[in-house]
Order: sequence, then structure tokens, then C-alpha cells
Amino acid sequence: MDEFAETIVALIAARLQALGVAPVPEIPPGKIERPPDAALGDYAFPCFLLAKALRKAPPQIAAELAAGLREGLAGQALFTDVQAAGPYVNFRVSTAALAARVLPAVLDGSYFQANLAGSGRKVMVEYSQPNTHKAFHVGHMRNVALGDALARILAYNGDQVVAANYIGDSGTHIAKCLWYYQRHRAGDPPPPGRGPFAAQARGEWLGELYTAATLLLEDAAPEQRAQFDAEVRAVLQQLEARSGEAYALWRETRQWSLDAFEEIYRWLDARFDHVFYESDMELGRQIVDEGLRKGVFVRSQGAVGIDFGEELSFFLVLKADGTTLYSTKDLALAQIKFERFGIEESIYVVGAEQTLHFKQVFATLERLGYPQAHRCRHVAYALVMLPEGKMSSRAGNVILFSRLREALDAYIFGNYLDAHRGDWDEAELRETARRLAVAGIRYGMVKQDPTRQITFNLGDWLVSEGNTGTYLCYAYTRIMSVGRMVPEAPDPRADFALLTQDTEKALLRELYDFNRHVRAAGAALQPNLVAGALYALAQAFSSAYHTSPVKQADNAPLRAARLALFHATARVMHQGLALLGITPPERM
RNA sequence: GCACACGUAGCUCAGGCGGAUAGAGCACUGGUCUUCGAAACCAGGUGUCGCAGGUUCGAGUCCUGCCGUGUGCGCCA
Repeated sequence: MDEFAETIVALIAARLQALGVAPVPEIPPGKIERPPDAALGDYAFPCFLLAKALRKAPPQIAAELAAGLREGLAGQALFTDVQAAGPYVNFRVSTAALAARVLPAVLDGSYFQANLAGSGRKVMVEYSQPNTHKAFHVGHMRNVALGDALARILAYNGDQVVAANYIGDSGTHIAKCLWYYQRHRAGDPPPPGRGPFAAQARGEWLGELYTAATLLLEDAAPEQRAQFDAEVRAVLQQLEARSGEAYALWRETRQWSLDAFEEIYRWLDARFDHVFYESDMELGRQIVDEGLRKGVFVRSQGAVGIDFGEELSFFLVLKADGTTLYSTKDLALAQIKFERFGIEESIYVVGAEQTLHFKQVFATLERLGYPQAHRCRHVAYALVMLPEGKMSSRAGNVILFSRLREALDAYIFGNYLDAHRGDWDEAELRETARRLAVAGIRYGMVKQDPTRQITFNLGDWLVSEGNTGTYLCYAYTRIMSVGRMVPEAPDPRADFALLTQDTEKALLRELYDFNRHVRAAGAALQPNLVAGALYALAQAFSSAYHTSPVKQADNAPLRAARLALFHATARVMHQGLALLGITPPERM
């Protein structure tokens, strides 16, 4: 917790007692604020909270409290000043005390263990959920960035996290793709593809077939459409029965998509502890049968579902033709998570358009008697749009992963890394470009509130200044550069009282507050809070970097203090970026 | 039609549980590299916080209505 805020609460309580106030009102440490301007102080106590109990005007309370508190300052080391400012009592903390509470802990690593005292509950974070036989585009990247960051943040906060993927390798969309292939492209080989992203060509080719199938079906005349639908249904039934020509074709083409996904995850540094496949969820049919017997589900118009009345309406779990639905499989997956994985809390990172669906799934799980139904949470995020509107395969305006990656690569080399050719070896150049591209994408996807749409303008994502992943990496590499110029090891026992610059204190404060931001991000399931904290940290560092030279510091003790400060900053930056799935390069 | 989410500076966005003069980035104008990396820093100004009511000591934040945008609402996922 925040030792400074807690001490303030204790000091005020003691002061009130001394003034004869009884009973002393409870003040939660969370009510201690941060003044809008550091010139006012570092912590603020709003006296409105006491106005009722003391029956006095807040400014008067502030003045009286401040006067008394100032006298008690001599006996302690945390605060150097207390001032009343209108209805607030502002506290200035001792820079040395602040530094002593954060720098040694960061340098010995214990700072990064502090949040581990969290719940320890077993949490599954399910994310990515790409569909095979469809192309992977920028919209899918937002999901990966969010889900992966969430998994890392929760683990940092002490949860036992299982990161899970759930691949959509069955269902109508695949039947359509394979139907089209059999009908129009039978025997056509996929494009070969080369290099480290060889599988993208095949994955994207399948996506094109799917799009072509959709167009053909949509544009068909009614009679022909009926025939097409019957053919697609026949394919789907072969897939569910796991036999026939379509099934063999499915096995082969499915692997193409899986290979393509694997390349993308490797490039992104996204990892999963477990991968579920939709095609393994036949168990869903049994759940429906049992539910029917128990009277949880009912038959309706030939199909099976559950009626939630007005609020959640009717939830379909089996089609009239007997084939399963997305919902059927989601019930099966939930059961597997609970029973086979012992999951206590289940988090689903899925687009906001499925909010109703998940409310229905969770409500159904409750009716089926799963106590964990109350610990299921849907992390809804809004779509990634293009400036001209929604991405649509039909209009041909999706930005594919491969195109985005290539554009970033070209930008990074053309503007920066080409200058290092000959100097750095090829492997480092390529790895640096990858890390910067990943930082740009992941940070851009995660820095914003998940509920807000992202308007994706490729040009904007090629920018490397301002509030970007590149900026954060740049801050980190500058510290690494300082470390190369001043190769001494950072000294956790340096004299931190020498850090007298405002910028140095501001940087210390960001370091001190970092863990609290990560805790808040985990509690709210909002990685953007970590992104914001990192950005503030990088800004504070950049300012301090300009005011506080290390190598040219006036004397050796000051140099040691600054070196420790900057090294600690680098450690926190590195850890914070890791929580977002970003590894900064050592130089760029 | 009903439900959910979102309307903050020219643009893209922040604004922990209601609190001080609503903040960043981009863009624009100046300044700062013989001294640890200028992908940076410093200094400039811009707001009917969608509109109208309400709650309270205090509302960008909470409540109600309206307007706008997006998404969803039984055999897609």
C-alpha cells in the first residue's frame, strides 16, 4: 500500500484526537489525493470529509489541522512540509524518504514481487479465438494485445493465470469455405509462400475463398440459394460426423490456418498455456440433452433453447437440423474449464457485439447449476474501424496482419534502422525492427479504453513520436545508453538526498506509484491503466534526463544517486512493458 | 421499436470511489545537439465537457429525458 497516504491518515486521526474530537471520523487512505500541481505538494487531504463531523468550514479545518501537523513534523522523516491551501491540507514528502522506499526495492527486484500477495485464485483468460479459414487482420490484433496483457497483469498481481486460446475451427463459416473450394477450386494448390511468414499466404488464401463463398451465396437467386444452402449444410454435417471428403479437406486446410496463427503469435510474443478447439466441443450436445431432461432447456420451433423472458430473451442452444451452435460449444467449453481445469474465475476477452450472448451463456450456466457462473466475466472491447467505416471482407478493405507487419517493417528500416546497416549485424537489425513494430502495435491497441472504438489509420500507426510504443522503447534505450557510458553498477545505498531536482522527484513518484496502477489495472481488467502509467513514467524520465546528467554530474555521489534512479527507471520500464507483452530493444 | 456502449481542444484520446484553475499526444509557432541518443526536451492557446433538467457543500464524473454515433436483438460466430 501507500505508506505516505496511510501515515497521513494516522497523523490526522492523532491530531483530531488531540483536539478533543470524539469519535474520530474514519478516513480511508484512498481518500488521500494527489494535488493537481506538484508545486502545491505531493499528497492532499480534502477537508470536506470532516466538515459535517466538526461542523466547521473546510478551509478553517485545513488551517487548524495544518498548523498542528506542522509542529509534529520534527519527529518523523516522511514529510518535510504541511500547508493549508483553501479546503486542502497539502503534504510535501521528503525526496530522500521516497527514494529510500522505492529505489533499493526496485534494484534488488523485491519491488516486482510486492503485488504477488494478491488473491492467488485460479483464473483463466481466454482470448484471441481466431477462426480458421479466415484471414487474420488488425481487428484481431486488438484482442490479442488486450488478452495477453490482461493475463500478464493478473499473474503479476498474484493470480494463478491460465492463458487460453479457443480456435474456431468448426461451424458454418468453414463449411462455406470448403463448399466453395470443392465446387470451384477443386484441386487448386494453395500459394507456396516463403520465409518466416510463409504460412500467411495459405491462411489468407483460405480467407479469400471464404469471402468468395459469402459473395456467391449472398448474390444467388432465391432458388439457387436454397440449393447452395443445402449443399453447405451437407458439408457441415460431414464435418460434424467427422467423415467424408469434406472432413479430409478440413483437416488439411485447418492446419494451414493454424500454422499461420502460430507465426503471428510467435512474432507478437503471445503465449498460451492451453489451446482449445471448437471442433472438440461435441460434449455440448450432451449438455443440451441433460438440460432438456432437467427441464432447463425447451424445444421451440424444432430447435432447442432456453427462454429468459424479456431481459435476456430466448437463447438458442441447438439448431432445428440437429447441428450445434456457437452457444452449444461455449457451454461445453465452460464445463471443461470448471471441471477439468478447476477454474475459479473465467475471463472472456471477446468483442462487445457479443455482450448479450455472454450474458445468456453465464445465465445458462447458472441455471445448469455451476456456482462459477457468477465468476465469469466478459471483457468487451469495441471494434477496430477504418476511417471509411467498418472493415469488411466483402468490400475488400481489411488490413491484414501481413500487410501491417510489412508496412511497419519498411517504415522502421527506412527511417531509422537502415542507418545502422553495416554497424549492427543482420540478426540484431531484424530483431530490433520486430520489437519496435510489436511495441507500436501492442501499445497502440492497449493504450485506449477497451470500450472505445479504435479508428485505424495506417499512417498514424507508422508514427514513432508522442504517446506511442516507440516512445517508451526510446526512453528505455536511452537509459541503456547511459549505462554504457557509465558502466558502474547502480548503488542501492547511494545518497538519495542529493536528488534535489523537481524532475527527479517527479520520476521517483512515478516509480513509487507504478505497482498501484498495475493493481488497479488488474482489478478493473483494463490494461490501458498500465499503459497510462508507463507513459507518465517515460515522460517523467525524459524530463529528468534533460535536467540531470549522470556522466557529467557535479560530483561522484550525485552521479551515483542519479545512476541508481535511472537504472531503477529502466527496470520498471522493462517490467511494465513486459506486462503489455512488449520487449524493448537494448538500442535502436 | 427495444437493449447495451460511447459523445471532452481542429484531429486522436486521458480524466482511480464525485473534489483545487478539465489534461496529454498530433498538428501549428518559437527555442535547445563541440558535453550520457533531438524517435527527445522546454515554452507558447485553444474547450457551451452532445443538449436539458435533477441529486449535493461540490458534477466531465451519479440519476432522468432528449439528440447523435456504434453494436446487438432465434437457428452466423
